[in-house]
Amino acid sequence: MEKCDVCGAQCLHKLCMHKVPIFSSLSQDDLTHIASIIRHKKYQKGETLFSEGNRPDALVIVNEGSVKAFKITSDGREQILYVFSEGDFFGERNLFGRQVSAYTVEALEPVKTCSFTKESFHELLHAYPEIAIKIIEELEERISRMESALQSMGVRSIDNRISALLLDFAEKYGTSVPDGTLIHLPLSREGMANYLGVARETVSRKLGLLENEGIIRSNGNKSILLLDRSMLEASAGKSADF
Amino acid sequence: MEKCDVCGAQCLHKLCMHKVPIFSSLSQDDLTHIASIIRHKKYQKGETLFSEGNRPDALVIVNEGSVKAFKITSDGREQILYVFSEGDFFGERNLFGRQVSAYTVEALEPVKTCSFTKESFHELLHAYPEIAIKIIEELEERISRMESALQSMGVRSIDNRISALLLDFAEKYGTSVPDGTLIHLPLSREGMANYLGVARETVSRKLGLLENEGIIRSNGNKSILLLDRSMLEASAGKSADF
DNA sequence: CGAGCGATTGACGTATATCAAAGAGAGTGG
DNA sequence: CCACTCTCTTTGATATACGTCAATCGCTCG
Repeated sequence: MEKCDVCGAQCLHKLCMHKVPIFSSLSQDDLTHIASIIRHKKYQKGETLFSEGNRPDALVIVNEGSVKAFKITSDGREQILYVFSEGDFFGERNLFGRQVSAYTVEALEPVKTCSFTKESFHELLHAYPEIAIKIIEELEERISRMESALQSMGVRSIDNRISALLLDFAEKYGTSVPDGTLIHLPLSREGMANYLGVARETVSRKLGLLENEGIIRSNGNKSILLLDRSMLEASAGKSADF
Repeated sequence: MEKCDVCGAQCLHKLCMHKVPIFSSLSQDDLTHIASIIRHKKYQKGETLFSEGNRPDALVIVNEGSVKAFKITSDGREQILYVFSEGDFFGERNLFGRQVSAYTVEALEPVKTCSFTKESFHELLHAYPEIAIKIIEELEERISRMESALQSMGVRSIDNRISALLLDFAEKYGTSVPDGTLIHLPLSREGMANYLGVARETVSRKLGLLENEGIIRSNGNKSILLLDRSMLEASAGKSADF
């Protein structure tokens, strides 16, 4: 993590705010004020940030690392709904309504978060009403992604969905290297399976196929090298789902 | 549709507002003012309200009837994302961002709508900022439902999903009768199939099974009598998805 | 009453889940 | 530094649920 060269240690408080679009309309002074009411937390891999059915009263911003949000289905499987990483926020559900959390959130690696309490967030909204619009836009964005995901789930072919997932990961977690794009996978094979709603073994087999076709190269369990993006896009179905 | 007994024909303008929670915090005077900027439209069954990729600039409230919102998947199927009926609204996506519509909306039966133009809605937001919070709550609600739907899609068993869909319909479109709950189906078998992302024939077969088990009684193509709700809930998986 | 469209039923093939066993990494302790 | 173990992944064999194709049925509406 890079150090801010203007404000030193205190700057950590502002970093997370700079990462979320919600606050993009505010001035530096406003941000400084907001920074003072932020709480910080660290979690280790596997730790639970909060559980389905709990009533957490905070908006949480991921500052470093990544987390998964999942529900347990009636047949006992884990259905992953989101992978949140740097700059994403969650828990907003609980800031307005009386609702309890709809999912469990667990750290996929060491994670640092910034959070607002419900109260301080309400103050914030009162002081800066334009934030509400930003939140609506962000929620719209999220709904849009979910609609695409739902559409993808409706598509029968598992191939499409795996390819679409890889493209999605490539965008979020990929770095350009000479041979193509190196994707640092936030999820294990099992995690990907739980995200896609398929069996672990199926993910292995499909990735194996893609590797045989020369589209990807598996690189241990933690990363994948994407060699031929256009082939993958074709395999994901020409229209950009996910 | 029942006539309002206080204000006569003019009242139609307010009816739709009374149906949506967005405006629940406003006074009668405010509502009267708002009513003056509402536009009304009628559509016949099968008519398209707007198409995927269009750039409609209105918030639309369904006042009577129901509509489906769907995308066409890369393999040419129609994936239904929502069924909106009396009191639901859509098109809000386009009011803030520069986004185009993510889906096509089509009338499932004769439909009457109320709509705001983008401009008048912005005025409204400016005049009544509390509406923004209501919208956020409504979006949260919608996200919550989509998360459940995503979870259901992830569940392998089609039985679960069909049962969950019937329960959902029972709640929205059901009326109590001596033998149980009579569900007026908004969608045809094919529509249900496109909603669930399965084949038409599979829906038929599964409904046939449920009928053999005495859980439902099919009543033509337009309605279903739900005889044993608890059995259906069991079949949907005990936790309330959908 | 007849025509037409949607729904049902049946036969069949295939994709994916499941079960089972073997293989590869990553971390631990000798 | 190497062997051991634990966990995650891969691979294989088998079963099954669902999709597809095709034929028949039965409403609904003219």
